[in-house]
Formats: sequence, structure tokens, C-alpha cells
Amino acid sequence: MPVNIYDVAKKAGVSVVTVSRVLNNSPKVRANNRQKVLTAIADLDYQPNAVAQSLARGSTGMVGLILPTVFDPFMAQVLASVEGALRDKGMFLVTSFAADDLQFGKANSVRLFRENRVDGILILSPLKNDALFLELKKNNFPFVLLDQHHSHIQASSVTVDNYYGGYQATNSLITAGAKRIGHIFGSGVYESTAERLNGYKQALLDHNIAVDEALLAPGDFTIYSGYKITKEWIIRGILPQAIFAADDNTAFGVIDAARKFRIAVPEKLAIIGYDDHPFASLLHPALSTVRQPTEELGRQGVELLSSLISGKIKRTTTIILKPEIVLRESTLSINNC
Amino acid sequence: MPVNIYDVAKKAGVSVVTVSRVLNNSPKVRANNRQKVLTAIADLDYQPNAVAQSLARGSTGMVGLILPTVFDPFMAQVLASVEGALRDKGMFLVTSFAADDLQFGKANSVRLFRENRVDGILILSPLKNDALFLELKKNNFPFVLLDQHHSHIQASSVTVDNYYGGYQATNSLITAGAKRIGHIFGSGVYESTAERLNGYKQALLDHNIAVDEALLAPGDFTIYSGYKITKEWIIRGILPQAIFAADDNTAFGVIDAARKFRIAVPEKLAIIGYDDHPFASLLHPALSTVRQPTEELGRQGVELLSSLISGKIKRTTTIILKPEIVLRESTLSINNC
DNA sequence: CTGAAAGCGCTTACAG
DNA sequence: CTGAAAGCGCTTACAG
Repeated sequence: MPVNIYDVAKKAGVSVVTVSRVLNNSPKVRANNRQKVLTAIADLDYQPNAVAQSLARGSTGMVGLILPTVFDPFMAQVLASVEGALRDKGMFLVTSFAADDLQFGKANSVRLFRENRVDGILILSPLKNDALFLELKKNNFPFVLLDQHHSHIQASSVTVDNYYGGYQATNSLITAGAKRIGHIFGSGVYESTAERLNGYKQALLDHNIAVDEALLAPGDFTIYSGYKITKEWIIRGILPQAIFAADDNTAFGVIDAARKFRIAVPEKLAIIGYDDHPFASLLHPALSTVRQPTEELGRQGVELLSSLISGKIKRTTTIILKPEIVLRESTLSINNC
Repeated sequence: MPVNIYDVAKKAGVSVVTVSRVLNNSPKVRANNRQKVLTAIADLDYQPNAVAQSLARGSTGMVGLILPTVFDPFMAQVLASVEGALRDKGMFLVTSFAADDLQFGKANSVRLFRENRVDGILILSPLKNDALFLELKKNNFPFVLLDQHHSHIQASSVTVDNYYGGYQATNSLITAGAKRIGHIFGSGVYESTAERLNGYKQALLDHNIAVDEALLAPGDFTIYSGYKITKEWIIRGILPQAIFAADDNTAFGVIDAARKFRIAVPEKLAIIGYDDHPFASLLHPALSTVRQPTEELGRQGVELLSSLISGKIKRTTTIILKPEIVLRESTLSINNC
């Protein structure tokens, strides 16, 4: 039923080879013939079959993105960025939400490359998955890690400097006038958690502020954890003047708790989050935060992967991006008495 | 380099036809031969090439999802649900964020099916795109509309009853004791806006409450629009006792404004939103809302599309799902004086 | 139950 | 500049 390359060739009065050449913009086609082919294509409303092209060429023009979830604004932003970058290249995106089931051999994400459905894979995950990485390496399949670097296994990656982000966030609190600064950090399994924490500590030390273990508490990137810990600090009477929250969700919880106990933000409690959640600038008080370069993360990831696929780059490449501080109402200035 | 079906056949001492049969679980293979093939597959770590299978079979095992954005929790939930449903079927998802550029012939989303990259397409969009629908129809390509129905063009769809949602939301406000109930509706371009509005009006009428045009205001599904309109109502001294917001974003804006003007929620102002945003249950006061059956929307969409692809269903099918009221703090009970 | 042959719709040397 | 032939890696009647 659908028209194929032979129909076009017949209609144009040339061979399929010539049609193929026109399709692929080969320069060595006589102008006259090119025109005949173009006309036939238009008349027949012909569109080449990508599956056949993929088989013949040995590449599909599709890229896989493996990510744990899309309910996190950071993940969603990178996803959108990756899709946009691929679209600009005329490529397609196959998404696989599969943080967990990677261990199974026939996992969706493993099939993705083992069955040659895509030309390369982007892995956006704060968690390491050695089984997947090894499988990729064993098959010599092009892949790039996003927001994660890996020391054990040679792998190209694009990451964001979490130490820098943690340092700058804390620094902005110090600049606002705070001396006692708490930090609610994220889940321990993520590397970013330790890196942001280290940045926090170093910023304090650089300003001769001793690290107070009582003002360090483990959150889990949820509103509730921010709420609970802040409430606890308030009740125990050790609420600091400022809090650096592991992410904006946590920060929203901190604000929620402060409001409940009628503690003025930022006058009595300054807060800075991380990620620049869509709500950060929209709710009151507007939340200061650390914006991650998600657009660039996605774009650079696609560029790097493309180079790996085309073979332009052979060796492992690492790109480190810097996050950006965004100051809003929640860190305006501390009332220091 | 990668091992193919001929390598397996040779190793197993059978023909590729037999290998293919084992791969496709054909019953007519002698147990002995099946075992030899299985062993060879395991030894060689063979995985069939999906591209070649697609070409030979005429189907790819991939489905496309076209959606405008992933930054909306409703969209994100449906996306996740679709991916899960496809995964369960062993199929893959190609995502295309393309609400706008559908008009162009070589748009990413059009190439998706014109180039036979997917077996069917799911369109999740509150906006009509006749050009795309017609193109799909013309090519006789299987597709299902999600959260949208179309009267002009015959198309299968899975939708959610917005009239019912609007009616129930308003009804819950009446039940809570409110008489003067405002409604901040969504963007006019969406059909859901008019449907929810109609549900709102009918609920009022059914309780002998006249519709007050002054308490109807156009929002645009943003926090800001909810904030601005509520503020205006407060300043003009016409703030109603309760507000049905077009979605949770709008509702968050309403709460934000109420807080700013120190109007107690829900005592002085009851609020119900729509969508059950992840934050709805986490911030204080917890927001009452209308939860859409996103999981089922995605699952049913995939099922319907599968039936269309396999040819089990030929004619246009419409499935209408009901949303569910979720009552929380923001509508607890009105202080009616 | 098994396999030789043809076919899916393209692209790519190769020869002219 | 052009096309006949082979090949990409599978599946599917068809004959045995």
C-alpha cells in the first residue's frame, strides 16, 4: 500500500540508486534527474522508510534516555533539553524510566541497545548502576552519563559541580549576614549529597565559622523532611539563622514549618534551596536557590554522545558545568540580633 | 562484529528458520533442536536485531507519544503511565514534545509515523491539531487521542469527564457550607475549561444558587493568575467564601494571596483545585482537589491503541473516565457569617 | 518438524 | 553521472 523507493524510481524513470542519492543529498546526480526524482517524490507523497534505512545504514537515528522518574523538575528539564537537542539534529528520543529493574537482563533499558534500537544511550541518574555500565562497555556501545561521573568504569559524562553549588549557596547566606547556618542534606546514596555538604563546610571554614554538627540533618529531598527537621530545630530551640536546603522541595518544607511557627522569612530565618523549582519564583516569599544548567546539561550530553556515535571522539570525555546562584526574597538580609 | 542469526544457526547445527522459530516461540520445533538453539544463543550471548525484525515483520514494537510539555504534573503522570503500560507489553516509547510545530511537514512528530518509526501514536494534548489528525487519517495510521475528543474527525480517544469534575468540585464547596462561590477558570482555548465551568454552573443551579458573573474570572493555569485574581477580589471587597480554581497551580496562587492578606483558609476562604499536584497534600493547608485518573488514562490509551494496531478493533472507540474528589484541609468547613 | 528461497525497503561499493 | 548486484538481519509462505 505505502509507496516505496521502486515506485518513485519507476515514476521518475531512473533507478532506485539515483533516488537514494537524491534522498541522501549526494552531489553526483544530474540536475535534470534530480528534478525528476523530486517531482516524483512530491507527486507520490513519498517518505523513505526509516526502518529500512536503519538496517541498511546500521544506525537508527534514535537515542535512548534512561532516567528514574520524570516527576522531578530537574529530571524533566533535562529530558526536555535532550529532546530539543535531538530534534534539532533530526533524531528521535526513546525514553525509559528504569532506575530499578536494570539488573534483569531483559530489562527495557538493556533491550534498548542490545536489540540495536538506538545508536547511543544517555543515562540520567544520580545512582550508579554498575551492571548496566558494564553491559554497555562489553557491547562497546556509545553512552554518556548525565549528572554523574564514574571513577571505576571509564565513561564519558557531563556533570554539574555540586561542591561549587554548595559552597556558593552557603556563601550567599553568610553574605546575607548569617552566622549560624544549618544544612539539611539529601539522601546519602547520592554523590551530590556529599559534594554539596563539602561545599557547605568549606564555605563556613573560609569565613571562620565552625561547623556545628547539631545543625546538620539528613533530609531526603522531600517537603516533609524539610518541614520535620525545621520543626524539630524550632522545638529544641536550636533553629539557626539560615538554612541551606538540599533542594527546593526541602526548602519549601522549611518555609512551611517557619510559617506554622510564625517565624519570619527571611528576617528571622533565611533559606536557600537547590534546583530552581518552577514554584521557587512564584510562591511568597520567593525562594533563593541554586539553578542547575539543565539546558546545557542536555545539549552537551547529546553533543558528546553524537561525537561518540560518529567516532569523532574516541576517548572518555568529562565535561563539568557550573550551577548558578539565584537570589530572591528568602535570603534578603538577616536581622542579626 | 555482533553475532547474528546465522552465527547461531551454524553453532546450533540447524537453519536460521529454526532459530527464528525458537526466537518467536513457535511450537513446531523439536525439543532437541530447541535446546541446541537455546544453548547456542546463550553461548553466543545473542540478541536478535530489532531493526531487522521490524523490517521483516512490518512493525516496530514502538509507540509514539506526542505531548506539549512535561513540566505539568498531569502530563508527566500520563507520560509515566504510558511508559509503564508499554513496558509491560515489551514495547518502547518515543516521546515528541511538539504542540506547536506540527504544521510543518517535516516536523518531528509527523516524521515519526510517516517514516514508519512507530506502530501507533498517542496524542496527549488539550489542543486540537487538525493538520496532524488529517495527516494521520490520510495515512490510515493508528492513533488515539488522550484527554481530548474530536467531533469533526473520527478518532478514538480516552478522556476524563471535566463536567463531572467541575460539578463535584463545586458541590464539595457547597457541602462545606459556602453560598458565594467563585470560579477562576482556565485558558479559553481548552475544551476542559468550558466543561469544568459548565459543571460549576450546574452545581450552583442544582442548589438554587444564582451564578454571579462577578465571581467568574479567567485564569491561565498559573500560580500568578490565581494570586492576582484573588488579590483583586479582596481589594474590591467581593471575595467569595469559596473558590473553585481551574487547577492546583491556580489554587496555590489563591492560597498565597489569602495568606498575604491574612485571610484564614479554610475558615474564611475555602479552596479546591484540580489535578492533585504532588504538592497539594504536602503544603499547609493541604489542598482539596480533583484527582484525574492519569494512570488509567495512560493504560487505557495504550490498550486501545494496541487493539487498533493489531486490528482487533476497527471502529472509532471513545472511553470516558471519571475524576475523583480528594478532600483535604482547604475545604474543611466554612465559617458562615 | 525442517529448510531453501524470496522478500521487507533501503544503501553501498563497483563497474561502466 | 548512472545502475546492476549484493547486502543489512530478520520472517514468512511453501514444499518436503
